[in-house]
Amino acid sequence: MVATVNELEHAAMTAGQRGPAEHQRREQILQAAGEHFRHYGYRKTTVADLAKAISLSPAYIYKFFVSKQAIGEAVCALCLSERTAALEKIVEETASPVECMRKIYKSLALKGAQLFFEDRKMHDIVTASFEERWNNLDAYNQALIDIIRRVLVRGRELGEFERKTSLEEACRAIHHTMQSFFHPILLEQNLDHLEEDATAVANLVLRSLAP
Amino acid sequence: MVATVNELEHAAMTAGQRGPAEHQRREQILQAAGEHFRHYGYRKTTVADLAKAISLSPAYIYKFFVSKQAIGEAVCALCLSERTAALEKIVEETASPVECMRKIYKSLALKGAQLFFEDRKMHDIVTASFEERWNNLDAYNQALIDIIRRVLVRGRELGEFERKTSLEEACRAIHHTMQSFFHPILLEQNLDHLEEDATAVANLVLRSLAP
DNA sequence: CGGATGACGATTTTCGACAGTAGTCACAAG
DNA sequence: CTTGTGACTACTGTCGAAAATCGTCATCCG
Repeated sequence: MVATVNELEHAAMTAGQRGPAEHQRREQILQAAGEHFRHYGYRKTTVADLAKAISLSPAYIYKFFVSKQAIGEAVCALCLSERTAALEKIVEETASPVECMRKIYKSLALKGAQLFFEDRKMHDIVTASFEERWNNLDAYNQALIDIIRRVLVRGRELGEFERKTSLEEACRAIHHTMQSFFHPILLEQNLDHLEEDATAVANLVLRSLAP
Repeated sequence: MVATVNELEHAAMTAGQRGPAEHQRREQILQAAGEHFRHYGYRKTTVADLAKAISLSPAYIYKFFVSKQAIGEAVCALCLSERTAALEKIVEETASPVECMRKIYKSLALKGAQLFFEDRKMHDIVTASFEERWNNLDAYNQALIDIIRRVLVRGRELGEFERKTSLEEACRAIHHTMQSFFHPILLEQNLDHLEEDATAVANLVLRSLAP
């Protein structure tokens, strides 16, 4: 059986979760966690804080998540899925794969910088998830690679991209070239020249994809 | 006045240093630091340890380095300059710029993994220097970009590479694509597929450079 | 003047006692 | 059977005091 990307995404978003899915309490926990993490940071909010926020005992939280980190991962996954959603939208709305590719780099850089400047606490959580390799990462990277793959396939079909290179190798390689713009640590270190660098790398990749 | 790369490298390697250059004591300090950092790690070795190792008072160390971190930076620069030296050698000995480029990616991945597996403590120091943006980094990145530029220029002269793209933009972009293989944090996260990924990215870049 | 140091102030680190937090479990209530 | 909790353990973080470390400076010596 082959898992679709949405399945993978869902699997990783729900990894570390337990108990009844689609439960009202789960949503409440997630929402409270989102707010508290954003406001006070991951470290400084306790499970008891979340429980109090929705008038519950801390113990009950653990009926839905195996650990505090699992809550963090879910919140992280939610945050990152906003980014991939933006990319999905770009892919859907942009006719030219070449243009699409450029927009993807730009969007990654933009959203990354945005999170850093306007939502620092959440950025810090995402950073932690990258540094400590939380479970939400595989799904995110897989989602990115899948988006790349779709653009590549379409570009090849439309004759805008070359077709000789192995599709999967190209996907992995392109994914690597994007790390400077979505990996929070690298992003932080490149904030000054983010946009021009994103453009430069996008151009490089596009020259490489030219038929 | 234009600074050459060696001047830049030297400038950054000696930033944070003071007192008489080319001094015997400086060499001794550096050597002792290299050994102690490798053995006990940066944090756990005190400048008193270094002083004792060469039978000196701690105070005298500060005649040569402005801080302990400055010693760390110098050791780091030394370690990283071994890598760029290996790349320089490759550039000199490899006739074909295409082949040269491939070897550069491979060498970076190899040396990076080597440091990680065989010299973990030193790898940790380099990691710290990247995380905390020590002064040795600019020189290292500049050295890398300069090596890339030389390969690019030669490739263009020999007709192996295209000539339309701005040289500097191409250099910066290629430098970005290498980060996965020389940035210690990324390297650590990619250890499993390092070699094949390095090859894949090298191939991508080379397709992009094709005339 | 270059080589070298001890004494000193200012941070940092360490450590042990203690408080707070993460996470489990048996069990209660509807 | 689902919703929910109090009581409990083990671990992690915190705090103040003591020790160690960083880094400076006045000074010594040849």
